[in-house]
Amino acid sequence: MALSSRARAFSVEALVGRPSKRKFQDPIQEEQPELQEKKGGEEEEERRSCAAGKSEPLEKQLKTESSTTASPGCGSDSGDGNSSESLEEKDIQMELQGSELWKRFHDIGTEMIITKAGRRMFPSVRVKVKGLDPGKQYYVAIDVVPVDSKRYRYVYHSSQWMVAGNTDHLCIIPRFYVHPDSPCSGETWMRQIISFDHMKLTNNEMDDKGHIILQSMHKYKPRVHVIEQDSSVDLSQLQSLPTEGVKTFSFKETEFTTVTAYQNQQITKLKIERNPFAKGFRDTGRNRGVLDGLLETYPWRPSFTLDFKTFGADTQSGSSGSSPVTSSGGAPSPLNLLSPPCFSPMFHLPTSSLGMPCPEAYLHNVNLPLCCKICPTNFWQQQPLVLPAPERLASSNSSQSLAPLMMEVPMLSSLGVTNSKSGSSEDSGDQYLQAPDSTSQMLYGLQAPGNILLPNSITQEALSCSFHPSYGFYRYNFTMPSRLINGPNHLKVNDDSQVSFREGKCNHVHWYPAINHYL
Amino acid sequence: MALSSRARAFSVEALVGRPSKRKFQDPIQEEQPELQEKKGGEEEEERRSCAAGKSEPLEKQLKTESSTTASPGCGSDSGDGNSSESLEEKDIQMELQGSELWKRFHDIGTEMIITKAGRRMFPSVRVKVKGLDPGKQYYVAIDVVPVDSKRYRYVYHSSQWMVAGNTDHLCIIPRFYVHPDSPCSGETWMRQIISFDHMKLTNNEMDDKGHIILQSMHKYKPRVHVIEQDSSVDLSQLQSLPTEGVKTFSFKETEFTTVTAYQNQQITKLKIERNPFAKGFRDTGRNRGVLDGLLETYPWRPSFTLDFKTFGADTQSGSSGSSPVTSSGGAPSPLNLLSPPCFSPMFHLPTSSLGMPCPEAYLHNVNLPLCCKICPTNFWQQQPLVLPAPERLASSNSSQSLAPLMMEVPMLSSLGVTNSKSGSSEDSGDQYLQAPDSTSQMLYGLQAPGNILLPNSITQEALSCSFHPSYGFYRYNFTMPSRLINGPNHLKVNDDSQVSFREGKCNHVHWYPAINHYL
DNA sequence: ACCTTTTCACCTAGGTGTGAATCT
DNA sequence: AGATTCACACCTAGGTGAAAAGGT
Repeated sequence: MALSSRARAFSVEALVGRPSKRKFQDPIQEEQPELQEKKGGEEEEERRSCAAGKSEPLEKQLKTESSTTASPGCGSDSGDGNSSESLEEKDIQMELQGSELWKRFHDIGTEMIITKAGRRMFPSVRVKVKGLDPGKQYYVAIDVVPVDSKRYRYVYHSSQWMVAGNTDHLCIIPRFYVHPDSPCSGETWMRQIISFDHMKLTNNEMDDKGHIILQSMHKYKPRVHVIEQDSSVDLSQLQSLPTEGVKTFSFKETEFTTVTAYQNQQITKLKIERNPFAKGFRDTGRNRGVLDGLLETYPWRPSFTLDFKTFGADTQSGSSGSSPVTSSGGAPSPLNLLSPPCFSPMFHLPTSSLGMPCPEAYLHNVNLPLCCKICPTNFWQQQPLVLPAPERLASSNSSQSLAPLMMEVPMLSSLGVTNSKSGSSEDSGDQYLQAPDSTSQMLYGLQAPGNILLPNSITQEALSCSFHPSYGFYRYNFTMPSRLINGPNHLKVNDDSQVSFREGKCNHVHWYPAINHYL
Repeated sequence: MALSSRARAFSVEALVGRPSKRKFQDPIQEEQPELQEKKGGEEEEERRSCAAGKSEPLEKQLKTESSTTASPGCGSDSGDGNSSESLEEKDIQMELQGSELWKRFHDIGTEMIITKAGRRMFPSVRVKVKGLDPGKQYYVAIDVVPVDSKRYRYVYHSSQWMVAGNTDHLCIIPRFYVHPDSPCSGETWMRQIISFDHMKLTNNEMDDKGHIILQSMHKYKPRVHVIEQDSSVDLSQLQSLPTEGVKTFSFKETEFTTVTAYQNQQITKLKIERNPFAKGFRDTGRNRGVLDGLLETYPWRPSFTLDFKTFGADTQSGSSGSSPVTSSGGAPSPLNLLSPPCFSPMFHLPTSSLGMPCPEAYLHNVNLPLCCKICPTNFWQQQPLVLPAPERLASSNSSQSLAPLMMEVPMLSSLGVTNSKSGSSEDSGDQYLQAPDSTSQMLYGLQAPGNILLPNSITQEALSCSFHPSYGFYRYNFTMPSRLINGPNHLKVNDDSQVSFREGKCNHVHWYPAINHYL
């Protein structure tokens, strides 16, 4: 394997001489290595029940606990009149898949390359979720939030990441990547591994492809959100517009540092070893270099013959069969995140309303403040950070570029900021945007409609960010047909019974309202 | 190029000696060659205004014509209270893209390979649509319907397709392929080429991947449907549940014969010449065979140097820049389709409710007859043709297989068949399922809700098909990010203004109802 | 005979890290 | 000097028709 010259020049001795942070006695114990040693308190929070909502407002909490009708596996009884149950929530649990691989990276110090064109994550975030209402509709989305406000640099001779100063986080619209299966029933979500393979990270602040925009040399952490979409359950009572909830999960081992080129060659080596797309750089016997044996001798890898299976085979695709649930249980919002200035949310919706200078229909949907409803077009056009250029929108061609369903709509922060109906961004919104600077898992419920995924604590500094950018919800549609539908079907009819079956008729459809790609 | 031995053995002389059905004077005239010569009456219908709805019920027709607020380009004014406009319709027009290429194939006699695993179409169906309400939400879907009830065989010595008897159409659930961008605003639909590249055809009656199931050696024709989804426009009035419409378009030149191996080597050659994935079989100078010059001398190809540009470059991706709109105007339902027994519709929805033995919520949505609402679980379980096996469903793993959003729900024919609330499939539904055997573009409107995409005329014989299978609506999610979102955004904030931005908060979301993947 | 299935070489399309070049 | 970009070789993943094999 050929490591980068830089890495080779600076990191060899450190690599060899660096004492291992941890050692595994056997694969069993390895399953939650960092939980055993590192940052006990914080890890403890992550390890215990990952049910979200335990710090939610009492009202919601009670509803969550009182829900008994929607246990996984009984998905056939969500019928009439259960819109009154739409507020119910259960203890949603999330388990990280491939956590062993994640932990291997984490122990080294995970690095994720970000490029202008967008780079996938490896490993990618894959989770399993439990405790959803099988009959309820949910969105599942992911975002990537800063772990702190520090800029880092990698010190080669010590193979360590050092703080290189405070960061000046860009006033970029943080974006969400909405899982392409969204919205989907709880039953379906729970039945499958929810994978974010196709999400891409970029350092291009001008990115127009919906990738997650990050800054290089910073530490980030992915968060997975499970968002209810109640009204779809009983569409005959849509006028009730029930308040719904969001559960957020994150996993310590998925923390990573963004880079434009790998700094730690151990990371490079592990990526090459595990990422199928980097197979071309693997040692095939012919081009083994002097450093090739380093990873094998590194202590986080047990000396088993079946190591790879333990870690999910060659790829990360294994659903961590050897991993107990506790090893990667997600903790709702356990992160300590400093709020970078202007890290405020923006809401991207599917293409549906893209190109509409003011999709007022959606403004309605999110219950925008009056100022927005009155002058919706201006509202958008005044937000260069949010509004895509019409030309660019026009160039969106799904047939050529496989454009996804995306669109954007002001949500959260825009709503909060302008919620006073004054249109001013300075004199309002604090009640939603400003939260106590605490590490508790408390979730503050917003009784007022129209507030979505209000992220963490955001101060006046954040609010002063012009245009109060909101979270960018992107919806990628990469999924392919699943194995469903259509059991055995060999019935044939004698063609003597021919019937007229002419085209040319167009029938009216009665479309019942449901939930759109509003995430 | 190496043609199949069979084709070589049987078709050479026919290929060379066959008189061209048509000759082009120049590329300009070539743009609608078959419209000039072939089947004048039927083609004429296709060429004239492809506005759908002109034969619709008066009520709907009037509404269509009275709509003036939603002209393409003004997409920002669909706001409050426009649910009353949701019934409005305009003259929707559809234009086939790449029609020149389609016509080249059509002149030869288009063949489409179908395989067990599923095969893409080449050319694929790509359309442009006009006349939509920019602010309205639409689904766009495609299905493939039989042209007749005949089985064909290819006679090599005459290079012709001959009727080989009447067909015994399988009692297979006809399926729809819903464009992955669905639902989407009319403005967005109109701005882009709507492509169905990823749709696949299969001859596997047991297909569980959502592909379009066809029978080999039969003639089919794709149809593109534009389906309104009104209630999304004004979600504050969802209780109104307005009736909505479907516009169906088809293009004569997209007719094709299904094969498991190409019969006519001219087709083979043209496919190789134009399909990028078959580039490996193109003549690179080294392996030119004796037949390689045949296509070049064939008359549908003008002897221009820029021929390929005329036909949309090497691939079919060109949006027929040289093609006038009239050349491929879609005619709503101009086909003469005999109804194969059991060719009745089934409705597949996104994965959302898959695995729910009875997604009663959706039964509600489609306003199923009482018998279904009362015993929904049995309703599904009694339909082996429709209900996917739970095991298969469970194996659906979007992270591994990139499973799409799919689910199924009884719609159209199921509704029609059981619409008498008696549960009997014999004594009802004719008013919806039986249509005059005519080639007119008449669209019959269904005042009763819950009838979607009622296909063509279906007689009692069709209704007698057990389980009254319904159309299979599949939703593939292949799309990628389009170029949108996020204008210049370089605002930075002094990091002195650090604020707490901790994770651990979970905010409540007020989800307003919208439209789901109900197609 | 005729049709279908399977395997294969050869493509497209795009995800890897490399290493040189470039930027700041 | 550190960070970023770019062209590149080398992969994965999957869409082609050819040709042989299999089925009826």
